[in-house]
Amino acid sequence: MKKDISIGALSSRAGVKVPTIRYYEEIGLLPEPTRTESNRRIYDEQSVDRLCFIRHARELGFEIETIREMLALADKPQRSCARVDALARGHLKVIDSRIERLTALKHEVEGMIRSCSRGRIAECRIIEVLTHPG
Amino acid sequence: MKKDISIGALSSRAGVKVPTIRYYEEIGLLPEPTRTESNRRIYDEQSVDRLCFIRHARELGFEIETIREMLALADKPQRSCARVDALARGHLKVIDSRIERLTALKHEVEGMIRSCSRGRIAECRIIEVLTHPG
DNA sequence: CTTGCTCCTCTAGTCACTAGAGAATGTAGG
DNA sequence: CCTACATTCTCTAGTGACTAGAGGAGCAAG
Repeated sequence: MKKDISIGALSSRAGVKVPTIRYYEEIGLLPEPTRTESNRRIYDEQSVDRLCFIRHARELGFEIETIREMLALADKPQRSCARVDALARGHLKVIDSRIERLTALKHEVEGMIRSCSRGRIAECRIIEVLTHPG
Repeated sequence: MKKDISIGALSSRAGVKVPTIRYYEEIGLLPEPTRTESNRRIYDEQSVDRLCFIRHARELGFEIETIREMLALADKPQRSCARVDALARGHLKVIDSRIERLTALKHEVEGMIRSCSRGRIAECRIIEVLTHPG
């Protein structure tokens, strides 16, 4: 017998707020769970996994529609790996470019702090750095 | 004599859509530009730079309020060095944590791609990797 | 002059949540 | 068993940062 999980328990175990879970259900990202006699949602271990997956994918910056696609592919994984691979590769490019530009900005702010500690801000180049990066 | 730039030209040069430019003006991120006799907005080269900066900062995930502060910080570099230093250090922390998180995410995605070497469908572990990463 | 592009303002819609009201149901202490 | 409080329910509305569309006016080219 598998134990029932309330929406609150699911929330804390997956690290996703209760209203967000209901929102995911509303948009069809999570299936409608069975309910108790008194109309409360009951989940199982699989729901925790699915929701954890969604949370991590969101943290990675994947959009809901992409996650929806990945979940669909995961449900029948024949021939789906290449597609997921492509999705991930596309996102990796975005992440790399962000890291690059952030690092440039970091150096510039560090430079500002250094000149500030010497009692003068000769020239603020923050805007320049971000205006025409790379 | 500096040449006038229409909102459409500014849009394509900065890579920011026309309604977004008007939105930025509305929330005070861009100053209200002068207008032609027929009420059309006219910008200059400096507007292009400022807007480019905003676009890149947004792409890096900075919130509008943070960008507003950074612009202010860049505008008055001469006085109150201590305050500028504090602001800069604060921003540096944010930038550092952002780089850190992005780098972690990058490794996760790279791990996903490695686990998902094409042609070996049985070995696709992307969903698993994202469900319980680390 | 007329066709079509750009611009104006305004309202409303989008995404991915987030917050709050008000009611019912579940749980723990006394 | 009663009471107090927590959790859940549905519903509506708000957020940030845009985005799209209506309806109208100006401008430039053929």
